[in-house]
Amino acid sequence: MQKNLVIVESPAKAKTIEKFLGKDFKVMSSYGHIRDLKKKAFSIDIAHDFKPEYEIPADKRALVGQLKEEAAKADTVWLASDEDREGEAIAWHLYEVLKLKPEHTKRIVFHEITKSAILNAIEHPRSIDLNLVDAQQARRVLDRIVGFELSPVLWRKVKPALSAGRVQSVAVRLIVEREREINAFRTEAAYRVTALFLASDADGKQAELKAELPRRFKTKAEAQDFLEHCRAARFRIGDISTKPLRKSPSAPFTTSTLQQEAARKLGFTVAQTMMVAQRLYESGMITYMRTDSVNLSEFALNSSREAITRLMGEPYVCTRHFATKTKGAQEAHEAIRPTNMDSPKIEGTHQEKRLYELIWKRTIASQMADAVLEKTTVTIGIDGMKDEAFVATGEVVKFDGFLRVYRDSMDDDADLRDDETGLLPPLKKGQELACNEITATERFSQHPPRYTEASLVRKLEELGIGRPSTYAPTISTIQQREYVVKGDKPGEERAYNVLCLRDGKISDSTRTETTGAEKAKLMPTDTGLVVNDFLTEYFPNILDYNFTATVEKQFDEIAEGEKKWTGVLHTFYDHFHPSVESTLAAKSAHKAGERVLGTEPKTGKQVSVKIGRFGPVAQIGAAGEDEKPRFAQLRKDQSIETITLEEALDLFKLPRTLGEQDGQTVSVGAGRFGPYVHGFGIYVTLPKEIDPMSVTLEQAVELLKAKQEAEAKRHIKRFDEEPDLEIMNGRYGPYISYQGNNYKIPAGIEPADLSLASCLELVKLQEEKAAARKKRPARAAKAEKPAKTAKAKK
DNA sequence: CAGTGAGCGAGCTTCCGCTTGACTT
Repeated sequence: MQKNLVIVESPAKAKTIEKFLGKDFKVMSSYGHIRDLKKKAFSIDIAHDFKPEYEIPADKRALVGQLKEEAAKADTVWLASDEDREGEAIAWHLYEVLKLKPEHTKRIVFHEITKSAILNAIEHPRSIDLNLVDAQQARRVLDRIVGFELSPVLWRKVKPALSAGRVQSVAVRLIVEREREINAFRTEAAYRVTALFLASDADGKQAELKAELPRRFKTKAEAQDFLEHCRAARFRIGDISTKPLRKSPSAPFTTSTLQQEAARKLGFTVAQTMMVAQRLYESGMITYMRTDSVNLSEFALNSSREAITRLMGEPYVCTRHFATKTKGAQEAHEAIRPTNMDSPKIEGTHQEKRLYELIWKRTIASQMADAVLEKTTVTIGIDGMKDEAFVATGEVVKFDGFLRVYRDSMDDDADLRDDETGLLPPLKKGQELACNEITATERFSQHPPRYTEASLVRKLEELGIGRPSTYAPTISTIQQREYVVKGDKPGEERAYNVLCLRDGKISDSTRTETTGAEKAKLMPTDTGLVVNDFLTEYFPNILDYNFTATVEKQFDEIAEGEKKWTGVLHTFYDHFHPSVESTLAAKSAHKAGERVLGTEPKTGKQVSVKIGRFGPVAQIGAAGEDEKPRFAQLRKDQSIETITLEEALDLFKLPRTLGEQDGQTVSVGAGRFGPYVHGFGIYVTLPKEIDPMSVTLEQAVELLKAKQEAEAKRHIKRFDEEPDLEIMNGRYGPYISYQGNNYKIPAGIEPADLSLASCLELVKLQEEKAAARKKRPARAAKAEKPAKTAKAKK
């Protein structure tokens, strides 16, 4: 007979808690929500005060059955879901679905998973907060209304299977607007002046001193004039000032900051970070990884203090409490931290180790003393120029403090900085300096950076849009819908001018640099642009960056009992729904985003571009005319915003027949993967340097024959006894193909000489290796590689 | 990593937030 049943959200948490509570308590997990609006149906009865129609999803039925069974056996059921809006709703759904009795049900919450916190929670039970539950229902129902009313509008007006929502549509808007900002950006050039001086120290040794002119010159003439003046000038130390400078550590990790730092320091994608963190959480290494709180438990503070004292000494300790600044934070959990502060390192995969170390360092650093630096600023006067002076700065670390373990990484979008300065040589006021060289370099202003996954998460969090559990899924959704692609932008070559004064002569040279290259950045597709423009025009309220913040305020009022949730929804719906109706009713002549480019000279038919059933497409003629319109897909590098009439007409020149060879037709076309030639029953992608418009029959035949030959060589050997196995020749050399998988052949083995037995041996070997890598290598890693752990430190 | 290649007149598609599997890659 079970006395007590405790239900929490996460099974890992359940396991830990069960240990604290003894045998009178059984702890189970709800695995998040157990009930939701129906997946496929609207499920909201607007006419009856937005009554939601809930159902238990199929994959939760077995679990709910078990929970029911155990709840029936228990004297008391303790609903211990998280202390936030969603957690309260989970408790309420459990109460309803399990048909619990008020006198046998208690609602408890705890913020840290320690024995004392849990026992304390048991001592202070409360009842379910129905206002908070209503706030969640309002949130849920509003999101469903927005998503399920807006998406069908897009199906009608743009393209099927698209989607819109309170969070995803704003995420796309951010990326679209940034791209337009970049398109509108005009670079400006200015001359930056740096100088290299020589100062003699007490021993007569010469030391270099780098200095910069604070202002930049707008024109070359000004820069030249300045250098001309410097040619005859003498330089003297003006002011020397020394200022102390303190740096404080950042707060411990939340989901969003962990995603940002793991992207910058470890090169992880947002999804990757969450996957690795989940594994660390499940194996008990770190606390919960979906959190917006920067709070650390008393236990964590104490054990951090002990660890710092032991590893670095008392002076490095500084216990700090951090407060959450982000809008709408719900703080149901702690910050993300190691469960055991005594372990700077753990066993695990390479990725797990690296992420864990990052978390350990950030947590420890947050409890360490400020770094104390000393910044020296020296001005260097120029004879005969009152208004101009060079400035040299030097920074010396007096006490490293938290910098000993953790340095915040530079923002990827921060300008490249080369002001890395160390100690300045000893200098005296009035001291004259020899000038080695002065350089005026033409520099260009940079367009704002495109978003990375991580910087988009930061922006969304700043706007209070989305939650820790949805950042990664949102980013994947907007890419799946093809509103956004993640990709690289190659840099552009740019010439710049350098003037250099040296040995009394001014040289003038031109150099080139590659600039503006970006990696793994988010860029809008044509579909993204069209959908965004459409939504911002017809539903500006939903697409407003403040929409979420505004409705969140109302959800808070519901939670406080100041407003009824149905009232809030009425106000919203009465405004929103008519705009959906009128947008649908508006019989516009063409689809959203359609652009007419002109007419085809031959026929006089209209040429236009739009988002078609399969993406951006050019069209000649209009539907409803006698002749059916002709279509041609746009190339990857073209956009319906910028394509010209000529470029669009060019698209219709493919596919085109090149001629006949050996009685077979050879043609050139444009496919999903770029231009190709087709003949003899095979396809070959055209190499970049061959233009599909001017490719000749001879070139095409040559390519096709080469491919045929390679195809013939592809099969090296097969065995009658085992038809599934084959030795093949791929573009990376020979390999074994076996039951749909491929295995490499070690160097030095002649593939044609392999026997079936030795092939199967190779397959088995590589399968085992792969299996070992998959499992958590608790025992697999025998000898640690020593070279890898050494840190690169100055 | 191991090779792809069209269609543009009905089918169905979709939201945000909680939580992990059970499948192959």
